[in-house]
Amino acid sequence: MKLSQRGEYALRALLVLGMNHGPAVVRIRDIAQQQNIPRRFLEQILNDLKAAGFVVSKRGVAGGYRLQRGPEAISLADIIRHLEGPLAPVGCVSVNYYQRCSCPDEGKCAIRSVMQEVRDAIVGVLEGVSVAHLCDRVRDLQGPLENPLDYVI
Amino acid sequence: MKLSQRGEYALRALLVLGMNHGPAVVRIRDIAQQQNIPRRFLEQILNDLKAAGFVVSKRGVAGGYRLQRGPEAISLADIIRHLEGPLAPVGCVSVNYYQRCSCPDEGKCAIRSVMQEVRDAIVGVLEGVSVAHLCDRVRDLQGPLENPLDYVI
DNA sequence: ACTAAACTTGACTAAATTAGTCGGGATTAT
DNA sequence: ATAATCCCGACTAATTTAGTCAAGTTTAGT
Repeated sequence: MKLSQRGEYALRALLVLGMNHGPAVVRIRDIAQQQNIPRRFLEQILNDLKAAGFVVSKRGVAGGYRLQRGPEAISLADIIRHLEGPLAPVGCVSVNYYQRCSCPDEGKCAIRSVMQEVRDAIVGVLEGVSVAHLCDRVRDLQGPLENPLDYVI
Repeated sequence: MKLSQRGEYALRALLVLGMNHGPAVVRIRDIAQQQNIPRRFLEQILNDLKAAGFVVSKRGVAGGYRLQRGPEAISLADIIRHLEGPLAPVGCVSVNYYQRCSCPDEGKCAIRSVMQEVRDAIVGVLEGVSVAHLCDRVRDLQGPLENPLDYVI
């Protein structure tokens, strides 16, 4: 699993939405500025996240985005799977995107058995972390702040 | 970490060489046939592995390749790092190929701290498995054979 | 010495992916 | 109305991936 720029931007954007979770929406422009993401590119990404059901949008003047589900209900595994495809390093050990490989006998493939372990290790971490957990980490890493709006991701 | 076709072929080739480790060399053609790898492509890959010091070659009629170091001295982490670059999912948590990312403050980045854990999980598996271990797994997975030359990877 | 079987080297290509950009349309608060 | 905002599809340039190919060099065997 390698995270593309696009994928990293998406995680950062979702984290911003997680930190500002509530009835109000956040503008693309604000997310882009705060996180140093090209605005047009972020539009594209958020659109994708919307189609996938991670966020909902509000159009018009006071428009913007917010999380569809609560931040505790979105795992990093879900997000990355949608953005980057399989978490597994090779298709033949992927549960959600399985693809047969060219080795003579998959059941007896030693490489596959190692990759299986790698996959499990990756999934183990990523399934266990939700956007809410990420928000907690942000707060832990930041420590006490004078101005609670002045946070960094 | 995503394994490319090239990377997978390289692992399979090294595993063949591991299974046949000894003073004799193995021909490209034999590896290609046994593992179902395009011969010309495999030439290129083995050449790369030779330049990187994983294998040595013998030219001429009875030529071929063998491992340079013993199979227990080559970890999958070494191989994959050489072929695919960083094992880490993002450059900013890579030990061997560190690259700064665009987030405002790396030290306080929650995403980074998760990716750190993912990296450690991947490296933990891959550093612990050598080509010799792979060979052991092949033997375990195969079980007892009538013909000890008739193995599959 | 010749020859055929091997590795060697460097260039070449076609397809896919990545990281964006761009223009203009649709919606809505004021 | 109008200005702010999201929406949508097309476009591009650079990079990576998966190979292919031709012409060399080396060496065992006769």
